[in-house]
Amino acid sequence: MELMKLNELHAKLLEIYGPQGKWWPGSSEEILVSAILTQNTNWVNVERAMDNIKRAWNENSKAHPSLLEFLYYLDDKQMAELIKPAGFYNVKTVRLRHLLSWLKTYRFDLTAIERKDTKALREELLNIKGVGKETADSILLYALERPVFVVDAYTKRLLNRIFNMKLESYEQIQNLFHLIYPANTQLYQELHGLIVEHAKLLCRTRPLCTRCLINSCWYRKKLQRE
DNA sequence: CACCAGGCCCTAT
DNA sequence: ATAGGGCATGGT
Repeated sequence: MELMKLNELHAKLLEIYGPQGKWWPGSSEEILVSAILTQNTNWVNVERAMDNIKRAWNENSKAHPSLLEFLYYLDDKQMAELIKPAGFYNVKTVRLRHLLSWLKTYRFDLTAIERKDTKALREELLNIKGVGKETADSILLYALERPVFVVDAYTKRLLNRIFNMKLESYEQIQNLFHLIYPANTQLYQELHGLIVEHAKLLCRTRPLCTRCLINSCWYRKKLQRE
């Protein structure tokens, strides 16, 4: 059994699943919100919540030009009601509020945020209660378009199962990808998206996981046949 | 019916 | 340092 090398991962996934385009949907403002809502939550439920939010905003769009500002001035009860389908709505209401309070210090102006360097922004994001490393990096990568690789549970599983790597810390894994792949926002977005899409399709069942990226994998052959 | 999902925080060792 | 529990909805 010939296993691939980590630096071939992007090319292989691209070959199997194709280009991911804009994998994380929505405007930068929407991505900031959905980054909180998606924590340990099925994306379908996140979309329901985002639809609720956008609908509520459209109905009030004259009062609040910015989606973030609109959310900021909702009370907890209204916010919880909108995001309810995404689950954990009580904690997520609090977390969103912390994120929105931080954004308010920039007057909800993302161009003001974009003037700051990536390292400083990551520190600020991590200081927000409810924003951990993955959420912070997702915001940096997809909303602010910084070349920061996002490490999620799928990435760790993939490293463990395909490459037989011991569980390593978040930063170790991130540094590994930063070393192996050039600092390119589009590349990092797509590679992370590909890993998640791959995991959604295949990594649920354990036996497949160790094989699904191998050249002789039955699933790959099946895809190629179609 | 059980288990999972694009995490994080808090607490107890 | 690190393991475990809680948070909650909807899909499979």
